[in-house]
Amino acid sequence: MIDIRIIREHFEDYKKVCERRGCPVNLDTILELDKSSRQLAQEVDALRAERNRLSKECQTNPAAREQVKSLKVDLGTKENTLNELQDKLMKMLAFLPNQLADDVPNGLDDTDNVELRKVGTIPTFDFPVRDHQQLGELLDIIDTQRGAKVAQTGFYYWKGKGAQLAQALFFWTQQQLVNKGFTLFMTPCVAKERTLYGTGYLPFFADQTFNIKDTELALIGTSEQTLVGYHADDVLDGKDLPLCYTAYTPCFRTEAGSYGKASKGIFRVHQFHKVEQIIFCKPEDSVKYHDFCLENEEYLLQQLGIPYHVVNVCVGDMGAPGYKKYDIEAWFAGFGGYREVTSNTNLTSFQSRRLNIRYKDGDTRDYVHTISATAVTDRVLVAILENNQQADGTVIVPEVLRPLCGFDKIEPKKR
RNA sequence: GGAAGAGUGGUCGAGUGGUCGAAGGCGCAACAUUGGAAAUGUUGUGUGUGGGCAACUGCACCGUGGGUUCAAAUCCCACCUCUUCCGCCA
Repeated sequence: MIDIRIIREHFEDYKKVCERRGCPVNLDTILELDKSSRQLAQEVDALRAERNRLSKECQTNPAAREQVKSLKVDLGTKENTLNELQDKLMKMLAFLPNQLADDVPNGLDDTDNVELRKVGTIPTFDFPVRDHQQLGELLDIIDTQRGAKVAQTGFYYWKGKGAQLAQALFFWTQQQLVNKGFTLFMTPCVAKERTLYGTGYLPFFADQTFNIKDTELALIGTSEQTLVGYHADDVLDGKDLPLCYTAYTPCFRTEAGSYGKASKGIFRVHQFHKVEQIIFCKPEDSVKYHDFCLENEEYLLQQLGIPYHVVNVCVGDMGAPGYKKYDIEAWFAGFGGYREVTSNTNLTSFQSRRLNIRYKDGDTRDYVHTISATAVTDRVLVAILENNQQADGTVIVPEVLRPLCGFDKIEPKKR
């Protein structure tokens, strides 16, 4: 949620932001609506003051009752109109995007993202490389067929050593983050509408949500929803900030309309698994902690030996709630290119306003800023499979995971 | 799932129709006292939103949403949450 004062006081600047984002919103209408609703609010307040005054008078002068009764008719209609105006205004505000950091690149889609740096050595092979789908079958560790049979296309199984490796990866990642000061959570895997709305997934990504029939609940698209929602309506103590939270959960997305080569295998699925980083901090610190989350992402990939590059996400590839976003794209040998494995967004006060998350520090009282960043997902495991493959299909396990999964390679299934 | 009870400010807790945005205690802050501190004393101490340079002041808020009434923390209805007891259960 954008602060209405930004539209009142920095109208032209904000209008440019909407234009850069390609957001078709009518700010003039919003400004007028704001003006008329504030004017009406004053009238309503004045009538209420009169009502309150007359009501007290009733104790000594019963005749005043009739005056209040007639006054209330006018007040009632004005109150209704006011509510309608305010509802309408809130609905329009809910669709407005966040402001933008100065250094967000222009552009339409991910091809316009700006590469900041490349890290790691891209592996070379003297044999034809397999993609993760082929490796998954060869090693008998990924089963998309049965995922589709039991659930639906877009769901899959990790199996055997694949599942063991996945658990090792997710556990290892959680431990690394705990070591860096994060508090680990296990969260609900469903959330109510307010939580999704508050985190900005509604109304912006409504078609991505799995709703649960006959309830007001939906499956979470990310633990960001439950971790940020955790502090809805809280006034945090400034001394406790930043709060660094992490959780490992499944993530459910309908992925409406995403098909094609880029979604081959298990790259784009309805259910994936993610360790998340969430930070609540003071507004003046959000740039710093946005970078902190990026450092963590890079550290994890480096420890796992995965080559990657970091991109500064352009305005067209960033969601409306984002102020600034870094993506890390890892190298996928089977795909033969870089593909997104993490995204790290500074949401400034966009979520905290919607969820009413504030902090208090001395005389300062303000909305916190939130940072939402991936730590690792299944895709990281996919990168490991594709990058660490040998000629016969054997996959070498990254050293840091070996103590946890208990093996150093996964070999093809014996026939 | 069944039964009973409860949700009031940072916290505890009083308050069953008006003088209640709300007693009192604790906590917190400032000042006094002290060499310094404790103890003590005095004063102050909710949030949001609007008006005003300001002093100040209008409105709203006692779990949430409706309703009754000239007037609701207080009465009525629904919902949510918590506690206790019973049942079931990973």
